[in-house]
Amino acid sequence: MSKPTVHDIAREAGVSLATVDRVLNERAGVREVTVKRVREAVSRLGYVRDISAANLARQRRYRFAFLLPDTPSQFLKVLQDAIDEAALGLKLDRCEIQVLRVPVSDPVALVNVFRRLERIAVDGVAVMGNETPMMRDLIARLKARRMAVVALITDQPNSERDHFIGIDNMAAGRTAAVLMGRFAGPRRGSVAVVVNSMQARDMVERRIGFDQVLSEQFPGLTALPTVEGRDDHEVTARVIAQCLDSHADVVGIYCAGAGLRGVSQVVAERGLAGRQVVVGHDLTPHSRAALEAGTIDAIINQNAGHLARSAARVLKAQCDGVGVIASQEKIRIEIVIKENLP
Amino acid sequence: MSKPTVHDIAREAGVSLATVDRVLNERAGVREVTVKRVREAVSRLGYVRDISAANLARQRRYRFAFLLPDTPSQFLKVLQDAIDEAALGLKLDRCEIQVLRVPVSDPVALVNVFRRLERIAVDGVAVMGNETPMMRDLIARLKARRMAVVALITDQPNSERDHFIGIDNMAAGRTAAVLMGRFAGPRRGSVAVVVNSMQARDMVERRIGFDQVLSEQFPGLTALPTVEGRDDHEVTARVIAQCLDSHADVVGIYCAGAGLRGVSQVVAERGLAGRQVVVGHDLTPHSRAALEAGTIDAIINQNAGHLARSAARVLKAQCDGVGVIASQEKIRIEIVIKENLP
DNA sequence: CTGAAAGCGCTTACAG
DNA sequence: CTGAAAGCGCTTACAG
Repeated sequence: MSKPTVHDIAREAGVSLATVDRVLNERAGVREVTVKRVREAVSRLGYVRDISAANLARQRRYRFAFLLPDTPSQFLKVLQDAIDEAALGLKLDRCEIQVLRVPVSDPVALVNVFRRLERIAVDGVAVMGNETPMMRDLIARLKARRMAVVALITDQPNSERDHFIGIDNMAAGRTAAVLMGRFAGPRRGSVAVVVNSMQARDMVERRIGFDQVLSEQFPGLTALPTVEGRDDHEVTARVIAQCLDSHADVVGIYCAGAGLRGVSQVVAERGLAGRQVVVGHDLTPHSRAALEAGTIDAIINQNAGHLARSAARVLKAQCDGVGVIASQEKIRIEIVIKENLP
Repeated sequence: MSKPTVHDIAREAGVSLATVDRVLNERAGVREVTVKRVREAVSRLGYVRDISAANLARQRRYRFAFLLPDTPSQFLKVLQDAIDEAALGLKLDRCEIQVLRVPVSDPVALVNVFRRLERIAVDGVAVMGNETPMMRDLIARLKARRMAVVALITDQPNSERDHFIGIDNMAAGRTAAVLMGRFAGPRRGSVAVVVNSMQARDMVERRIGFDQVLSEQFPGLTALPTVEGRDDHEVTARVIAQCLDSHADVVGIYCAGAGLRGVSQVVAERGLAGRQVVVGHDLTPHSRAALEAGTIDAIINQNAGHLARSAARVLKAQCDGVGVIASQEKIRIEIVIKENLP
């Protein structure tokens, strides 16, 4: 016999469809004995519920919001595009996704966003932003309203978020260091390290991983004190230029945050392509061009399309109360060089 | 007004549901004028059909078969597991997937497989195997029966397959060469190259890409003539050992096919870890362990889970006559080192 | 606490 | 060539 349906369960348990439905959806107001009879019928027949039929019947729509920082960055643009593209495909699965660019470090703005999400009755939220008390508070409010919440790219480990969608940044830093060390070959000297801000947990983690591997495996290389590019390619260009001016023995640059464009600009201007090893993060139109031009040697990337789809899938699974395929939701630390550019 | 349904179209066009359905599904037997009226209503209201409701109504099930070679290889095991895992998740989407391990180079076996696929009324087939006349013939038969067909991992470019799910092997070879050259640092010498068989197109392509980059970018390194490991780690170990014995200046080994386990075994036995640069393909339990042990330096991988899910999604899209998200179906050339192991 | 009936958006025989 | 009615597998008011 083929897949059992609610009708089969009803017959087998000697109850009506409505009662089967109540038990399946764990609604109150059913006698213990009845619940048990239905449960037994379910397991005896090996019933599994057809979620798309259920969604059709209840006209279920999933409304998700993605909260991204309103800072200008090419990667955020890439990510936003990826979310929009994923949203198109997910429409068929009754998911409506909207992206909100918000000033994530402004408490007032965050409260307004929360009000808005509440008003439009969102089912799930993916939040990206630094770990701050405001953010933790926002997540707590969302969870209090029973929304599904995932942290995107930057984890919010001490919050009530249901999942984290992103990479292990320590491992990413370690990976960057191996590429730096091996690509540098026999050269000895120092390595410049630029991040957005040492306030951000991911930057700190990348730096720690990077330092670990450099000191363990490449004793000929010394990482210089971190300089901060403040998410801005002009600032990044300036601090990196200063760094190169004050250290004659720099053989490589690790750009752990945004602003990679500033780095490649300095490298190009000074004719350092192929002489400095440059390792950065995040594939964007700029970093792709820089890889092709040879001003950057390798990019550590997290696939924007994968991030977007994974966040949506996990939010949906959370809403449905079902599990996910762990391996599919694991965001990979991609290594991209000119030759394997997608 | 919210999403229009078939009812809205029927009312707007002044016809019945059945007629709307006929037009939407392009069935014959509707007057040209009627077709036009319905089409106009569709575009006027911006109707898009709810595929899951349609599938529910027609009790549509998708039956897919994956044909994998019956040769023993760890990567095939990994792939088979990935397919089984994907199948579990796709059950919810009414997809039933079965994997058939077949002697793909045996014409008689292939004909039998075809008969079987025909008998169980499969909707789509993913085939993996060398490009042979038999294979091309099999694909032609499948297409003649209106099945969707994708080539998996190894393309069948001169066949009628609908899509190719796999990587650009030339680019993969180029990527391997960059890793080889950069990891070798200042060392000069020769590089051993082992493949399954030079009859296989992917092996030839990888070798070409590898040679291109080596001669363009790393003049200090010379690739030795290809040796064949015949998909067997013992044979691979033997031919690599011979290669090392007869060439004193080998600084690296590129294993473009299966049998990487044989390479890492020789490297381990001879205490060459860290002295020879070893680059191979495909992440398996063995190659993972070898990366961790340091007997292999880098793996070029194609994600098995991604291959499996992508093949299924593309087959389904083909059956439904809809498009796919190109970026999601592009199989990436992954670079895996110890530090970014998933 | 439980059930009969209608409905979600689409498709399918069957009749005409 | 076209339509009325029943049905896919589930859920939801409404009655009792």
